[in-house]
Amino acid sequence: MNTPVVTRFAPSPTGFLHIGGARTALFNWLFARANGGKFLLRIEDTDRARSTPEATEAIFNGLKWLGLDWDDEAVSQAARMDRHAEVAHQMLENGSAYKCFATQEEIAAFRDAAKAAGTSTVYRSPWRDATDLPDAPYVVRLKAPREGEIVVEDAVQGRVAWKSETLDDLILLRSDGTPTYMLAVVVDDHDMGVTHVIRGDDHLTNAARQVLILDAMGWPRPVYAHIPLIHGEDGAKFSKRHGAPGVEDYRDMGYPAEAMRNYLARLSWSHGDDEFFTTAQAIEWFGLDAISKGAARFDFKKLDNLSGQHIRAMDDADLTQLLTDYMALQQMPVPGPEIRESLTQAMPALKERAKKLPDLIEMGHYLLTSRPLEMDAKAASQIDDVSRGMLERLTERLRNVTWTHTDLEATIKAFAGEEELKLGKVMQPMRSALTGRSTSPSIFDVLVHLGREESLARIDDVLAAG
RNA sequence: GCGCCCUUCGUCUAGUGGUCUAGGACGUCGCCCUUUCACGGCGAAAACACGGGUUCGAGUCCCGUAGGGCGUACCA
Repeated sequence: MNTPVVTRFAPSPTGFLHIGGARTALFNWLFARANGGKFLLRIEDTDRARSTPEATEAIFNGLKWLGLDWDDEAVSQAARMDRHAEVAHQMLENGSAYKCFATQEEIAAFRDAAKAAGTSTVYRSPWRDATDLPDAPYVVRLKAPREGEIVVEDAVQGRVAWKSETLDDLILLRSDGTPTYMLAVVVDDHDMGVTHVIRGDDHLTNAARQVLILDAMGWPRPVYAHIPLIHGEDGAKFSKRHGAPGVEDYRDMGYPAEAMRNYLARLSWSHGDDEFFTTAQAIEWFGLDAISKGAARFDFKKLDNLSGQHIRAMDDADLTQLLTDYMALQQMPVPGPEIRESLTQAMPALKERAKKLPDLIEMGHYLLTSRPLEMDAKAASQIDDVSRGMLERLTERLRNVTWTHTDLEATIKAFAGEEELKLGKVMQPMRSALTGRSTSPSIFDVLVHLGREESLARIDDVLAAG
């Protein structure tokens, strides 16, 4: 039996949950669930100036919406500062770290000079092996190896190596005694028992330095998996410019979370030719070995298509629930039980032509409004004296027909034949009268959904207005 | 500047030395279905960044070049 898998997602609470972060969280979650392990959440709030409780809340909400439930309590990194400092002092004692008394000004001056001279900007502290220490503020630095290479075996990137001389002695504790990110991550991951570190490949270089801390403490290394970043549709880094950098934007646009998980999972990960799959399937199939190394671009067209497929695959009652939840979230009037019931009944017709939740609202508009209907401009253009006359003659027939899809269809088609009208000439004015829109599900469906009384009343309204 | 990573159709990707005249999906175009829109069906155009090797044989391995990304903080 192997050690149980423990993964984690460790965002900084400095804003919303970024789409890239969401994908990282998803991969961690998928991997944990696929292996019967734990998925932990740690808020990296040590940058007090930039961290806010609102942002933490936004991250929680984003993850919840996506359905990425985490195990145990979320850990606050800031709350663990003492523990981080403790480890730094252990390292001081075991000789893998040292006190450096160089001031920030000195170091900055060194770097400026090195840059100007075109030489290495890696700072070499003169205090590394000093024995005569002054009584002054100091920083704790890692005593990193200066020869050989540092090798990280990455589950995605493969073997990655750095020459030791290209890395400096990173700072563990600042001169005010607070821990740096580099130290905190390593200590927290170790203490939390994290076995697999799955994160963006912007951290790949950090792995080299973090591994050194691990080695210094004699702690085992986790499996690293540095996954590629997500780019915007133009290939540049995903940002506000691309319209929707946060997961809540996607929620607001009306993409079902299931579709979002499906789409996000397909960015830099694949399972053969499978494009459309459920979350359960993703869990079953997910593995680190199928993650590719190249960055992926975000493509709304494909997301839309996938989203439409998920909507069509969903259970009608569930979909109605999802839709009304969405309407509530968007501060729209929420339909009552009766309308909800008719929405569910009509759902097979509505969802045929929807990609996102708002499409369902637009398609089901005729069920959500009540008489007298307000027509939009396109719908109104279908109504004139000629079409009114036609509608009037048709209505006479409709009063006596059995109110079923087949009979309605037969009657209306026969009527169109007798009047020598193309079917569209009959249907579009009817659509205007019944739905107030120029697009809707099939008119026969609409008629059935609305029922005889309501349908005829809506048409009569239009006739009366003439 | 230095370090590291990446590079198959417009986009997401399959591909782990021969079965690749490179497969799928989205998108695009055409046809069909059709009361609009959509869905669905059929079909088409569309890619191994470039240059050297290694090998009987390279999309697959190696080295360069170009392009892109990330990092290079007493930020995370």
